[in-house]
Amino acid sequence: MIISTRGKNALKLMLDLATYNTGEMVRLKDIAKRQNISEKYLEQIVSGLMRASLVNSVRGKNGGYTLRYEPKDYTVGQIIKAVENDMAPTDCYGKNSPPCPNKATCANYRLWGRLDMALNDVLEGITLADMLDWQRELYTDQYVI
Amino acid sequence: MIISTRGKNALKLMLDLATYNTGEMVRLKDIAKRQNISEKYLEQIVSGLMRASLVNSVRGKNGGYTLRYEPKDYTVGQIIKAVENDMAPTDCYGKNSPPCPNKATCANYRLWGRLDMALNDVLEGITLADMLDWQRELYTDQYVI
DNA sequence: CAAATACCTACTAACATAGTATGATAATAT
DNA sequence: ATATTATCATACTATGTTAGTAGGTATTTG
Repeated sequence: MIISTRGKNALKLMLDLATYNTGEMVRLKDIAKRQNISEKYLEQIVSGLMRASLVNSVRGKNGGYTLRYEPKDYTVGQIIKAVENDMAPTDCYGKNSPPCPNKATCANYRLWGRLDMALNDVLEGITLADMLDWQRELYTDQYVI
Repeated sequence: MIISTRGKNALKLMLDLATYNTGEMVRLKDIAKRQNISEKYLEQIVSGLMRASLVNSVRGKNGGYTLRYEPKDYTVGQIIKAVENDMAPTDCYGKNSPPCPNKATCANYRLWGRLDMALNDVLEGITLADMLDWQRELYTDQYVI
C-alpha cells in the first residue's frame, strides 16, 4: 500500500475545504461530520497540513480552517506527503531508512528510481482543482444517469 | 511501501537464475549464499514463483531451479506480483479489500486508478533482461571508475 | 468569565512483514 | 540403498506501522 488512510483523509479534508471555501473559517467538527471521520483523527491529520503550511487556522469561537492557497496551487503529492510517513516504493529508497550501501551496484535500485519517478509524475501532475472538477463531474453523472 | 523484501528477493532470485543460466539446475542453497538470503526464506519466495509457473524445478541430486523462459519474456511486474500480497496504491483499490461502495462518486478513487496505471506501466515495461543489462552495466562502471 | 475552537501528547489495538525453527515427504542421481 | 534436493506444512517470535481513542492545554470570541 502506498497511501494510507491518513493520506486519503488528508485529501478528503482538503477537498472539503475547497468545496466549502466561502471565506468563513470551516470548523473541523463540520468536516468530520461531512466526511464521516472522527474529529480527533482529523485533528492529527490537519496538524500535518498545518506543519506543511497548506492551511490557515484561527482558534476560538468562529475559528476553524481555510485553504491557504487556491486549489490549483496544491498538487495532490504535496497534500499526501504532508501526512504520510514515507512514500518510497521500497525501504531501500525511503527517507526513514539508512541509505543502502549497495545502491551503486544494485540493479533493483534503479528500478525503484523508475517507480518513484512514475509515482511523482502522477502526484505532482494532479492538483486539488482537478480533483474538485472530478468531484463535480462524478456527482453530476449521478443525477444524469 | 509498495514492494516488500519478498518482492525484492524474488527479483534477486530471478536475476541470479538469469545470471547463472548455464543449462544446469541452480540449487537454492547457492542462490541463498550468493544473494545473502536465508535458504528457508528463499523457499517461501520460490514457492510463489513456482505457483506462478515462472521457474522450472527438478528434485533430487543435481536438482534445483532454472528459468522457464528467457529473461526478455519476464516483466518485473510478473515476478513481483507472484510473491506480493497486494500491490494496489490503496486498500480501496486492493484485491484483498471489499470493493468500495462509493467508488462511483469518489474523486479519490480516480486518483488511485491513475497511480495504479502509472505503476503498472513501469512494472510491465521493464523485463528481466533489462535488469540483467543494468547489472552488467553497473558492475562494469565499478571497475571503470 | 464561559463557550468554542484549535492544538498537543500519550496510549491501545490490530495487523502486516520479516524471518526463524522444526520437521515430514517426494523425487532423482549415483 | 543413500544422499541430495525440492516441496509442503506449521507455527512462532519479533518488529514496526497504522488506525483510532482519550484526555488535557491554549487561545479567541462574546
